Order: sequence, then structure tokens, then C-alpha cells
Amino acid sequence: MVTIDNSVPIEITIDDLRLQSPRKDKLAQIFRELEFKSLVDKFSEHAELSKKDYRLILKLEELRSLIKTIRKKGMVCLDTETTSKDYLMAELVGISFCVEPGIAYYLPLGHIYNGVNPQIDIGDALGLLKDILCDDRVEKIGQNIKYDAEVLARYGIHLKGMTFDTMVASYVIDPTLRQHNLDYLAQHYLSYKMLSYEEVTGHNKDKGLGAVDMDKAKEYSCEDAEITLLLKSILEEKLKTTDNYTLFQDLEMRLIPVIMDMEMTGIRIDVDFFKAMSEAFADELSSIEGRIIDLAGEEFNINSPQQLGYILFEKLKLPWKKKTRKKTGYSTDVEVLTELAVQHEVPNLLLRFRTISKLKSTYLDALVNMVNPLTGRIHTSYNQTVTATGRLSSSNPNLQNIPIRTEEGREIRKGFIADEGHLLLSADYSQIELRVFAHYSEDPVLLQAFESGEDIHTRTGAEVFDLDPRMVTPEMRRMAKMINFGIIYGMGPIKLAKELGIPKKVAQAYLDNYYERYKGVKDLKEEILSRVRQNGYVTTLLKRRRYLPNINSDNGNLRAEAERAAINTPIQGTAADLIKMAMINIAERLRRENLSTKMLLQVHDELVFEVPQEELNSATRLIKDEMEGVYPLNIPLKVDINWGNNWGEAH
DNA sequence: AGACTCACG
DNA sequence: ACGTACGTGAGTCTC
Repeated sequence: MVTIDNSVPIEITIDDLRLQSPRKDKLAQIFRELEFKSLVDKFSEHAELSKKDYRLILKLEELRSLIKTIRKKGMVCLDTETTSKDYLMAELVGISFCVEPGIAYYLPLGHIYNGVNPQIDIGDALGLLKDILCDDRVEKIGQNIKYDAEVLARYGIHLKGMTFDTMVASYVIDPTLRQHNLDYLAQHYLSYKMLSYEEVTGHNKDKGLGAVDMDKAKEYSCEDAEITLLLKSILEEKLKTTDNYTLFQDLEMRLIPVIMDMEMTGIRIDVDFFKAMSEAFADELSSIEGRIIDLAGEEFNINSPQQLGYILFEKLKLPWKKKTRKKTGYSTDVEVLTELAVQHEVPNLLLRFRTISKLKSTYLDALVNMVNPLTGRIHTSYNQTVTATGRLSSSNPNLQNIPIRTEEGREIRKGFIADEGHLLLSADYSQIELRVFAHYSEDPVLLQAFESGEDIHTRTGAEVFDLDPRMVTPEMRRMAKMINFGIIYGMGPIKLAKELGIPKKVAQAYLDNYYERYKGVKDLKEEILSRVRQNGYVTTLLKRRRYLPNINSDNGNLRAEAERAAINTPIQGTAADLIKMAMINIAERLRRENLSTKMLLQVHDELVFEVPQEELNSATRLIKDEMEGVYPLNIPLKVDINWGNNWGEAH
């Protein structure tokens, strides 16, 4: 039942709406959320927010007194206001502080408008604040505190004692919550609607908070700090009830400064190399384009899937294989084009065009534009609160999807270079997900294969095709590799048949063979599924949770999706737990042993370092030991290390 | 803003 | 009848 306003309740059952299954499930979910929300609205209390004793700090004396209060409390919730969301460009506009609900302080530092009150000089203010900000005995609480710490670091303030990030806490409690931003969390956990940025800045939106009257900015900023503090106590309790406090405190919070250093260090690229490669690609693209348009007999935009569909399937009358996902047109993806390439030259040229065009625009041109003028390096952002499984993600630019699978793509990695006197070192976990899988399954054949250092795909080939490992051909190994990954992802016989180009029945036989030989795998899958059906969530090695509300859905498709995610998440998520732990330990040891080696990148199962040449031996040993020994499992973890002058050579 | 395509683990 | 393997981010086109 859904009630709108306080008027007559309208009773609608979902079945009245005659919707298709997937939509029906989605709607059911929205209905559940609405009902839940109205309950929260009814019962939640937020009396403390009505006090709103927010004070401006304009005099040195006031700041000194605030600092005393903070030191006495040993804790402060803070929020910086800046001119940009990008920490590399952001300039400080002000900082708000809150040590107890109801009272907060706003320290304006960069407000510029006609008739502005005199503010404390930013150098003087930071000089005084350093005492508490750089002291880890004073706990710092914040929402996405990595950002504040990065901005402050650019002002020479190295924030210490970051113990509670509400965004990260929310993510640990439920990684698939819609959003983890402050507005959403305030609404979700406190039923409180925050002042919006637009409301505060009004028509000055583009000029930023610095152009806003500081009394108004105070209301906005202090509210952020206060709400964050209120959220902290709620989230702290939740972390304990979900048995996730250790994961939060000892892993995710300790990872923040590590990630921060990686982002701020950045990685050097060879701009001239990228520019030259881009020009070569531009030439090739225009030549391919000319030939395609010649063969098509008319001008059209090759980058438009719509126009391309018309040319291929209506003008040239090539047989179309499938429609696009939303059925808005013909699919022209790589799978379709590869099939068509045997009977016509245009699809063949298109494949080449697509590859080159992708590499040029997404990597070569984009990366050159993202070199920071001050550092001369590329600085990515690692997001710690995005993925459903516990992995990091990388953006602006994404450095976790730099090409490697094709020859031209691999070339791009040569443009990521080490600084003078340094080498790039790459350390990657070998087969980490399969090893984690072996660990959980305790399957004797899998355990033995990893214990003895056998090639795991060859071993699987030997099992599935019932041969001596020495008789497994490269083709068989390729198929076995596909099966191994397919198992982790929950692939069915239809997809396997398609991928391997074999009849469905044969694919089914391979899978049957697999489960027959690896008994532990079948048991593990069943155990995971029975647990998730009961609990509604799956967990990783470090107790990270992922809820799967569709696991008992009436809709078969949604249920199957949830089941595959349930199988995959403990594997992918445990691998993520392990590498995060290793990152913390490596950073700690590099510092303790006074090495200048810098961790630069994380690519899910790989870490990239910039190593002074003379540290190569000690760094290699340290990194390998920490990664392989991060957490004893039922199988050994193996790390491959390579180095060179660039990322291409380090692979 | 959504759709399509494609880069990675 | 149709789709059918997990997890991401970005460039481009289209509306």
C-alpha cells in the first residue's frame, strides 16, 4: 500500500500494474524503500539540529580558544570549503569545525566580495591550527576526509589522526547503498534534509562559496561538520552490529593515507612519445576512413553506431546478427564485426578503425591533457566507496584500464615512465582469484596444483579432457582457462559454448567433467548459495558484506544474476581485501626502513612502484615478502615482479 | 542523460 | 521469445 500525502490511501498492488517481470521487481523494490523511508521519518529524532549554534571565527583570539577546546576534547569533526572538487586545483575558502552536536565554528579564509569582513590571515590561521591538525592524538572525523587532507597537504598541513570517515563507514556497512554522499546519508540515517549548495550560492553558483556572504557560508559549512559528527555515532554503532568495525578501522581507514600518497605522487608520462603516437594514429585513421567511405559509397560518421548500422545492414545489405541491448538499432560491436569480417572488407576496416580510435581518444590524447603543470605528472583519483565487491576504482583519469591485451595497446604502456635515476617496478599477484577460490573450496586437486606450482589452466585441461598434463595442447589450455574463469563468474553452458565455438552439449559435458573432478568447487558453490539465501548477504575474508536482495526473487533472471554475484563477490572481494592489506603493510615498511621507493598505482592484482635504482634489490624483496605473506591461506600466494624504464618493460 | 562501445582486472 | 559471466570508467553520439 502506498499513501500519498495525508489524503485517502490509495491501495495499489504491484500486480494491478500489469508490468513485465523485470520492471515489476524494480518497482517492488522502490515500494519497499518508500515504506521503509516513511517509517524512518516517523520515528527518527533530530532534536539536536534545532540548536544550530554556529559561530564565525574572525579574530585570532577566537581561533586560539577554539584550538584549546579541540585539544581538550581530543577530537574534532572538520570540513574544508574550497573552490574546486579537484584537490589539485582547489583553493581553501574556509574550514568548519564541530566537537559536539549543536555547536560548530566556521573559519573563513578566502572569501572575496565587496564589503567582506576582515578574515584571519590564512598563513597565521594554518600556523596555529598545525598544532592540532598534525597531531595524531587529536582524532579527525570527516566525510571523504581524504579530500580535505589532500587540500591541506598542498598548504603544507599534513593531517594526522584521521580515525573516522563517514563516507567510508557507510560503504563498509553497505557498499551497494545508492550513494554515500553527505546529503544522502543525512537523509537516510537522520531523516534530515541538508541545505543544498545551490540554495546557499544562489545565482553565484559558478563563482563558488568564496563569493558567498560568510554568514551564509557558515550555516552551510557548519551544518556539514555537525551532520558528519552526528552520523559518526550512528555509523559507529552500525559497524559494530554488522561485525565490521575491524575491517573499517584496521583496513579501510588505514588505507586512506596510503591512497592519498599514491594520488599526490602521480606518475610520469612521456608526452612527446604520446603525441607522436597520436599523430601516427591520426594518419592511419584518416586513411582507413577514406577507404571505408569509398566502399560505402557515401559520407557518414563512422563513430555513430546509428549511421554505421544503416550503412552495413541496409545499404550494404550485410546480414545483421543481433539488435542492441535496448533494441534501438542493429548491434555493431566487435563480436558482430568479427563475424562479418570474413565476408566483407568494411567490417574488417571498421575493427581496425575502432581499435585505433579508442586508443587515440581515450588514452593518448586524454592523458596528455591531464598532465599536472606543477608536478608534470598524471594524478588519478582512487575511489574507495564505489564498487560492490570492495575493489578500488580509478578515475580522472582511470589508470586501471590502460591497454595491454593488444600489441598497439601495449605500446601505450611504454609512455608511462620512471623519473630520472629510477625504475618502474610492477608486482602482480599470480592467479589471485583462482587461488582464493582454491583456498575457500579446499578442493584437494586445486590445492595440490597450487602447492606444487603447477600451471593451473593446464591442470584443469588435464582434468576436464582426462589426459596427462603433458598431453594438453595450447588450444586445450585456452579452453581450460576459459572454463576456470567461467566457474568464478558463474558462467553457464550456453555462454561457454559460444565463447569456445563448440556445441552446447559439449560445453555442458566439459562443465560436468569439471564439477566431477573438482568436488570441492561444487560444494563451495552450494554452501555460498545456501548461506546467502538465509542471510541475504555474502562476506569476504575480512567480513566485508554485500547484500543481495534479489537472491530470493520470483524473477528467474534477477535471481540468477544475484546467484552469480554471490559466487563471485567472496572471490573478487577477498582478493581486494588482500591487496589492500598488503598496500598498508608495504607503505608502513617503506616508511620504517627509510626507503624512497614510492607506490604509484594499484590495478586490482598489481602494484606499480617507482624505485630509485640503488633501492631495486631491497624494494623487490620487501614488496614480494609483504605481498606473498600478507595473510596465510590454504595455498601459497605468488607474486611476479618485473621492472624497467617504463610500465611496458615492467611487464 | 542515456545508449553504445570498449579499455582493464 | 529472449538473454544468458563478475567488477569497473570514459569517449562519442543522440535526443
